[in-house]
Amino acid sequence: MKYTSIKGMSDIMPPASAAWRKLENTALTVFGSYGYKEVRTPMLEKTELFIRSIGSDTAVVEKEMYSFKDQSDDMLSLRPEGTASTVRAYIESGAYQAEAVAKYIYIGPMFRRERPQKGRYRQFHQIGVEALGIASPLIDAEQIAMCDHFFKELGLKDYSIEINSLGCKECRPGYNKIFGDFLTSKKVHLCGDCLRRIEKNPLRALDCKNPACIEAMKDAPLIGEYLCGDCKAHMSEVQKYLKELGTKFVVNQRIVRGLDYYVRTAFEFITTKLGSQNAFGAGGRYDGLVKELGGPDVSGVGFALGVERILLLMEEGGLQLKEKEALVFFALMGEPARERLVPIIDKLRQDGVYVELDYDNHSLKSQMRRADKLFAHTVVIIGDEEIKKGVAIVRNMHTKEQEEVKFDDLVRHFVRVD
RNA sequence: GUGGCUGUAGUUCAGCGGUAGAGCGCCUGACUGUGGCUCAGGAUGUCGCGGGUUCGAAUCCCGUCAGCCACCCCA
Repeated sequence: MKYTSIKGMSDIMPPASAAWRKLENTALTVFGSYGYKEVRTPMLEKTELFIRSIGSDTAVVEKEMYSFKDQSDDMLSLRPEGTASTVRAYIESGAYQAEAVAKYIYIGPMFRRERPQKGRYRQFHQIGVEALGIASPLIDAEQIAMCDHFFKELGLKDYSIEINSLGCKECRPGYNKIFGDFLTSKKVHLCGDCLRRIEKNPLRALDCKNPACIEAMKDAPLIGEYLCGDCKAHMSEVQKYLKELGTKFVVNQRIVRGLDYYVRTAFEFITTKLGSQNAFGAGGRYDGLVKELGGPDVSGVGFALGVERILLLMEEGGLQLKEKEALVFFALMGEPARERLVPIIDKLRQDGVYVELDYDNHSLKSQMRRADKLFAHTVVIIGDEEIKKGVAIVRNMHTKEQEEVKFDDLVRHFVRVD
């Protein structure tokens, strides 16, 4: 094939697209009842925005972004995640002046140049929310519970919720130092990746899969004991609210973040059913990011869900998102029938009835077969005889009952008028 | 970015040196204007692409592209 979609980017064709739409609508509805309003930001931003928010040393910024210089010499990047753009838009619009609290939801494609794999693509899609201007740990807990409700609504079962506190700029540096020293002391036992991590992102060593490293990490100092008073209090409040909300979770002190802006609460929705991609939703608190990007000093909490991963999980669990659309099929035989019925069909469609018809004068048998394949609940049959009599045969596909309906009554037959 | 596996009809796959096959799907038909079942016929492939070895390649070799899996990273 000469023209194909590019590596790691796929087309979403029917009937899959219907499941996507359904999933998006469900998210909009569920999150909408918690007050999240949709924002749509451009997919292209100045590269600088991502460097500033995500962090210059992160893998995403270092080697996964699609960046290029445009004709005016600006460095631009396709967004690798949604928070930076959303926060930028929040600041740029001055929304914080109108209201102290802003809750946003976004849905759309993100781009990361990684090696594609199951549940991991170069263009992938996220549904994310951001709550700006709320300091209380209640919002952290509420978002986790909200997400849990969403997944339950979709019928997902086999997952767990893990939470952790990453500390803040008061206590994290201290812990990093202690942990760094610990790593250095274990150097001889660590794998090559972890040795590199000592420089780049030491905490990553915590969830290394190398057996030797796992062994060496057994008695690693965990952040819990090194949190400052405020972070400790925040963490226990989050847990308290989660219990109030009836959301089951486990504390996993080995949760780490690939993006620099996270502080305190970090949480992940984990499954074992996606191969090595075990998280299908993740988020946390990012107080300080808004200020960092030039806005007011307000807190932020948000998460992002991987649409492809959720869909994969639903497939795995045999869960359906397709809704069968009820349609009326018009089986037309001969040109006179088409001429007479085309205006009526159009009227029905204008009234919102889903109508399909035969365009190419196929045999009645083949038209019936198609009607069946399309799950038509009713077939309207019109040939020369019916044209002569001025009536249509209306066949109920479930009961096989047929009745004659005058052309003039057809629209009324299908359209409910209140 | 690293390593491994794969690439044949719409689809799932068989064939593994002598110029292609099955199931499902699709189309047509079964007293000529009525679906889902059954039966009988039928269409469809530059065997991912490019090069090489060979009298001859879907089958062997190299490259390339794509997919999958793991690492890395992450939603």
